[in-house]
Amino acid sequence: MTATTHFNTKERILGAAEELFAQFGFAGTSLRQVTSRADVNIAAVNYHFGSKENLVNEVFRRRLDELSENRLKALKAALTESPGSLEAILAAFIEPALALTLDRHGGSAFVRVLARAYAEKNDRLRKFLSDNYGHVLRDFAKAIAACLPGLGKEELYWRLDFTAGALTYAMADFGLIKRPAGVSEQQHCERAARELIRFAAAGLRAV
Amino acid sequence: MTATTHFNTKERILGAAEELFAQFGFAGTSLRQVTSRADVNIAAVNYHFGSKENLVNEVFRRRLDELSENRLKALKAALTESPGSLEAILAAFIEPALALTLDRHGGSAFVRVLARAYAEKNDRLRKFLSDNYGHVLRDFAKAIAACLPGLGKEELYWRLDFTAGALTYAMADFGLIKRPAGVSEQQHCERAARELIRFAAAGLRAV
DNA sequence: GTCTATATGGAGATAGAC
DNA sequence: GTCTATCTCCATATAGAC
Repeated sequence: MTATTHFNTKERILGAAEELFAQFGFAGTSLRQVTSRADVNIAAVNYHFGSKENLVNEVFRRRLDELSENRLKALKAALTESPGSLEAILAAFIEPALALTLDRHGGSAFVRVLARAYAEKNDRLRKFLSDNYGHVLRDFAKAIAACLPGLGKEELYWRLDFTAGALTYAMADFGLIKRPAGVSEQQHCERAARELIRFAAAGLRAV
Repeated sequence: MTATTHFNTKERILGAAEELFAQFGFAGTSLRQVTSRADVNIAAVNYHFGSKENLVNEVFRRRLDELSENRLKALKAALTESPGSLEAILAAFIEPALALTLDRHGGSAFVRVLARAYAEKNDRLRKFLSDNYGHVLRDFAKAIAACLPGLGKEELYWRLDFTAGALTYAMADFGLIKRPAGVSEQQHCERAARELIRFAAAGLRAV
């Protein structure tokens, strides 16, 4: 990232789109809202991205390339430093997303965009995400399975799904309504991550 | 419900809207799509519902009035028949939604619409749901809290939130991708409910 | 690369005949 | 209650000057 990245037309469009997608959804956001918030001309979106669908994909790509890499690095570290620890694996998944939320460059909206994507049944978007980032989820699933040798394949499958739901929606709400007065954003998120890890680990281990 | 209910213009609009909202979201569905699928005239929506926003609200009201009543009845039964059982409380919440999914009158789409609502940050919709159905969630929260006397207030709060995320998203996917061949819809849903209850109960009880 | 201007279509909503 | 016809506005996308 160069020092001027956030002043590029392209980056400004991506940032504005991310915030609006988080708030209004993909269909609920018009390119006019995006270009107006980014303070660029309406024609700039089609010049730089070709179509609205491609803009959506690029909003994901900008963050997910890095997030996926960070998650896989953290997973690798967890598997060598804390072998057999379910909590360490869950932390490797959650903490990079947390870092994004606390990032000064507007990453907090992106976590909510991810939650939106989870609710979307749009096949094209799902295929884009699955093709490009599905391997990350598969690596985590394998690592978690290895921690729970007694668990049947079907049960594991269900529980991973529940865990994904809890993680996605909890993370999406990290920066939102629930922070009590006198608690900093950072403290609040760290608390949420800790609680989430305990909850999911217990659920995955349920007898 | 009369025998002709499903052939009324109003009911046909509500049914079509429910299915389309589940698939494309609220903003992603046009009233033209709705009236086309319901096979009624485009002007009928405004005649019967006044506006798109009000149509959305009525789609919720049609199912939530009955679902809420069933959930509260089941909660009352659980508290008297199985006092102190966390699993019974969770079942009282989940099983009426499950019955909707298995219902022959198209209730399965509605569970996905509920999941959409959870992702929406639309304040007007949230206020409508909170004003009309918030008391149901509060009653369940109280009953769950009573089962977990050792748990701090904040921790309880977090865990209820995670539980809601897992429930909502798991239920939304009940009828979708994951059913293996040779397993009936009903068996699949019952299995999901059982697993979900175990997962959530363990997470809520986590040490 | 960025602008103005515009093409083309679809959105929600309503008026008024039947 | 239901229809046709239409209003008004806004959507995505593009053409072509600068």
